[in-house]
Amino acid sequence: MHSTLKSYFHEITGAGEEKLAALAQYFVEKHVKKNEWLLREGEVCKCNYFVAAGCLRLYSVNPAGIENTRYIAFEKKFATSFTSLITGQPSMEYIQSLEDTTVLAIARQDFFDLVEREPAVNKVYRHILESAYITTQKRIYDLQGADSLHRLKWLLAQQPRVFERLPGKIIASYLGITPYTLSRLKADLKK
Amino acid sequence: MHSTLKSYFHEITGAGEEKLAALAQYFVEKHVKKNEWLLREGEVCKCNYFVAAGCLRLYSVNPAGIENTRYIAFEKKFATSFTSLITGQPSMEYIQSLEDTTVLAIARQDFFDLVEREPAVNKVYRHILESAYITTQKRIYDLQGADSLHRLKWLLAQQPRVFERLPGKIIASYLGITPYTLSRLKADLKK
DNA sequence: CAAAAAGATTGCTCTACCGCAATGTTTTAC
DNA sequence: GTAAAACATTGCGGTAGAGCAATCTTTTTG
Repeated sequence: MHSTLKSYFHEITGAGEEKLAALAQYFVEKHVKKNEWLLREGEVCKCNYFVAAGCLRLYSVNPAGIENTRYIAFEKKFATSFTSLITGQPSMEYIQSLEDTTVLAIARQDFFDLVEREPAVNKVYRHILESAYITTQKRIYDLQGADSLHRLKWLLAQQPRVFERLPGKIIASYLGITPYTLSRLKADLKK
Repeated sequence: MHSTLKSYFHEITGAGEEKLAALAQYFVEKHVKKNEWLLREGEVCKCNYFVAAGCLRLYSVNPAGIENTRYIAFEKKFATSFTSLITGQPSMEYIQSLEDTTVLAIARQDFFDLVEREPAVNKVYRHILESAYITTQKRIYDLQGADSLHRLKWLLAQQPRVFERLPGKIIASYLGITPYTLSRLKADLKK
């Protein structure tokens, strides 16, 4: 198992070297170039992906053809379409790399078997779901209640890496605005 | 334990009568009148609430004084500010009854102890978090990508109960629009 | 390194939704 | 059962952000 994943598991579960080694066999290292897809809309999600290096995003395309980005995962985060992974239904979202990326993939069935059988994996899954809950609670109130300038300032404060590493087009699709509006807001901020 | 909660646990975990009885002791029945609060902004959330009868909502008030409703829970749903319950930090949201409501409350510490100790409760918690994940994924794409008429039609299709039981003011605050706009959209739908 | 492609900026116009105000309707409370 | 309060509707005007087009800048690719 990649050392990044080991330290992630260790931090959350306190699991020892032996247990970590036993879990290692379930993960397969995979390399994806920038702008490639790990999952497309309509496909059933087959794996849970841990980002060892690089960056993934989850997004969907609405009927008008507009991309909406729901989640951006940098190093040391799991990223997958859990909705498809849990239900076994085709995904309504894409998983795309935004940089050359190394992921550690675990198959759907292996993952859920381990959630049942291995307390450490159960705990990691709980941690993922709890973190997702906390993040999305804030995100819903943000999308519902704040204007685009507030959302931009909040993202700048919370996730400055996003602005250093990703193009405005992606940031705009995360904030739920057009690249035009993002450009205008950035100009306003400089004044 | 209230029979509604028993059947909920049984459906998700398959637990037998004996186990259900053992878990029962941790839940306390509580009655709240319409428009009362179980939790206010700034308070630390102390319980997880199962709605046995009636209806709760989770909402926050933004700096402009506008209420935004994030979640509406009818019968047979757990509802709490998990963000506060998990982190132990003060809640940024309110829990309010929208009808005369009966809840079964379990204390924070009891709940998390049982999550660790009792596989049935672990499974129920996982189910709650997974359901929340699936619901909020759709909700984020909805708020980000769809206009208010689409959101209204979607809610009408998915949750018709909402329109039968709740005032337009609450529905508007759930959809992220003003009551004025909701009223106009309803008039448009009739044409 | 040069050509091409992709991304960023900005003026202009347009639209969806907001927000007040005035009026009508339903619900609540004594 | 009736008064008061809360809720709903609709006209009117205002605003945030969308979307097109033209231009400029950065990145990619051979």
